[in-house]
Amino acid sequence: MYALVDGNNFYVSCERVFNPKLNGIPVVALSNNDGCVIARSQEAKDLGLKMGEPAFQRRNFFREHNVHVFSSNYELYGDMSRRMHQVFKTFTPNIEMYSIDESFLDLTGIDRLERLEDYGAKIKRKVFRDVGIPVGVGIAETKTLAKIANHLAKKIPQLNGVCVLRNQKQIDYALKFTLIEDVWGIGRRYSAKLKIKGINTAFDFVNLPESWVLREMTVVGLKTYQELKGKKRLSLEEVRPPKKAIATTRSFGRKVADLKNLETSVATHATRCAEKLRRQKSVAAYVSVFIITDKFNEEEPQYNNSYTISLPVPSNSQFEIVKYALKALRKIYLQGYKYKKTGVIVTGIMTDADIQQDLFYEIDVERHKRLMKQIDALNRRYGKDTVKLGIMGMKKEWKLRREMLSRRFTTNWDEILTLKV
DNA sequence: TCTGGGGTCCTAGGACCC
DNA sequence: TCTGGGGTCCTAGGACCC
Repeated sequence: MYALVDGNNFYVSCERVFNPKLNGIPVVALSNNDGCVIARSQEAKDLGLKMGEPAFQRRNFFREHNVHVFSSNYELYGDMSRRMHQVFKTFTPNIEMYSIDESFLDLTGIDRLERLEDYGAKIKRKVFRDVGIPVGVGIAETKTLAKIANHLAKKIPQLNGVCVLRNQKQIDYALKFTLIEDVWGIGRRYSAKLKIKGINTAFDFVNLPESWVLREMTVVGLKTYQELKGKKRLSLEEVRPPKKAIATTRSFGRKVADLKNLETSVATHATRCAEKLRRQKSVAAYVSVFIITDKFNEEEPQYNNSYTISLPVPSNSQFEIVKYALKALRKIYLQGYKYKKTGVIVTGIMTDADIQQDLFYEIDVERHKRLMKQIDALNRRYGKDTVKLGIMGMKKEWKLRREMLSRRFTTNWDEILTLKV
């Protein structure tokens, strides 16, 4: 059996841990740049706030209904996520961290020792006691059914946040209860298509002929179908395979027209990509850069373009990645547009042991490696960007808007929670 | 004024090879 | 009149996830 454990309204719950006054009132967390609503407390959901809504359209609404709004604080959320993981590890070593707020736990053999309902409740209690985050627990034989169980755990109050699907009767009930668009693996497109066919619930879906599912939804849809029927098609991925693509992209707080400012942003993103590559001990063979104007503003002239450069030697050196990213930027930059967003994406990723030296290109790979190691060490010790390239700029005119940011309570001594006596 | 960011997998079709 | 057969690799686009 697998358990899917996930944090309720995770980002909002993280904020509440350090600010209990937020309990019982509507709270939302926004995406980067204070753009969209991406986490909502139950009270905020009850007010009709939708996932992904642009925040600026709701500014008055927030004020009128006393909604507490937070800029996203990924340093805090990431650390709370690590803490949850530590608690899971006290239950089983076999864990897949699926996302920042969700993990699959392998519960093989547990049911011989105790009731799974009790075990799930124990996990829930311990996470809340040790980390302060309320979670839901769904337990079933396949990952997709565990997702369904988790969904029920949240929707049916009598379950107290823990739902086990053991026999076919329970599974059928759960499948009938679950709308097709709420099934893991079935998104907007497929659910629209299925609804036209009269398929409205997960139960309707599993009663379709297998051949139809394969033909219309490819082998991916077939996996979902079989998992819902209790056949294991997805296994626990305890070790994250190295990423095949790494992207760093950001919208600007204020639009940018000049090349100079675009360069500082692209250099910053390229630096982050190089850092991410080094963290997973990889090198990349290609660097792509894209720039785009504000697609929502129909009055302004629109332009978007991207360019990919193949590196002479695959690299994770900040100097190399930045150099070629800037080269790519200059290929596509056009004057006369107000840009909204830039991004750097590195691909052709391989482990750094596999680098093929280029005969005609002299770059001292070993020297770069040593230098990057020192830079990483300094930045780890003294803080991000203590050592950086000049092109990244000193003050950033285009930096993110984060006007309602909470403190980094758990990762920064200067921002630790203070108590008034 | 204001609308996020970061990933994965699969398929079809074209280029190319012998 | 008639124009093979069997592959691989790459890319763009579409689907999905949080």
